[in-house]
Amino acid sequence: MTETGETELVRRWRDLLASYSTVSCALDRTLQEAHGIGMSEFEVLDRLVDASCEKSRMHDLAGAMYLSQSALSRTVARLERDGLVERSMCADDRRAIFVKLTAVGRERHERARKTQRGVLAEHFTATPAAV
Amino acid sequence: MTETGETELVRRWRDLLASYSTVSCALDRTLQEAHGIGMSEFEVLDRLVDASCEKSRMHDLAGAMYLSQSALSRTVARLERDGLVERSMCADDRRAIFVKLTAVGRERHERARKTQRGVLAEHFTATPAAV
DNA sequence: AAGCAATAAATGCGTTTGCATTTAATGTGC
DNA sequence: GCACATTAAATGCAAACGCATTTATTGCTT
Repeated sequence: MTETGETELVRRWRDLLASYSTVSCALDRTLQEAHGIGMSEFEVLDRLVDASCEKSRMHDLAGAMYLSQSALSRTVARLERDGLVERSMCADDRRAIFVKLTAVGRERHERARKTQRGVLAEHFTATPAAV
Repeated sequence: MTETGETELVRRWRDLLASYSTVSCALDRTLQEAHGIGMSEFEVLDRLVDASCEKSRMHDLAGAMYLSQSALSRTVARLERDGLVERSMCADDRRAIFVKLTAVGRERHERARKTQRGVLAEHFTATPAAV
């Protein structure tokens, strides 16, 4: 039960806000420029690769991401439009939708991952004291 | 020079993403419900109170916040529409705009601050181990 | 089996955001 | 003093988001 002072709380919140803003902005920018995808789209691809089968139900994806159900739906729609994933029916439960990486999507992720890791390294290791 | 592993980098990023999403979502929700203002609007009011004079130039506000110049401009416009701040000319530099809290704005901030601190306390002290 | 609640995903809609541009005022070089 | 770059703020516009609703399917109760 550490008595956390009010100024300490605010300091933590502002640090969090600062870190998030800086990193997410850099990620979005860099991924967009280098690979034509946004941060949310990359996160979806990353989750699909994490799931070894690389074929996940929308609902499971939604649980692993910090996006509303509708936002995820549209993000996947954009990925499909760009040919990076495919949506398919699920025989077991016909309400559900499977999302699967395409070859192009896997390749795009492979390259984008390097970019992302680079940005993360820059922001998390560079200057521990700065910001 | 701590050699930061790739998985460690990703862990940190996901922690950051999780924390930010959780806290900002809770803040936005709670502030909106209880006081009819969003997180960005509260942050502006908070900055104005921080600046003891409570009268800041847009440009200075922008520097202290993680919002684009245009987003700040519109956020202040909403605050003005709701009667929480006033915009006024700056005699020294007629390009600049001063933003000042109104009595209503100060009062609204006073109450909203309690709400905000409560949410922060909940998320930063509650369970240090849980996410 | 029928009716009704619950669940999965998609969609309409309004809000907020960032980028690029515009408008207005200031500063600078000649 | 006059053109031209620079700076401050506002605005047009499109993208992305969340909420609420819709559509389709499944599960549950009787």
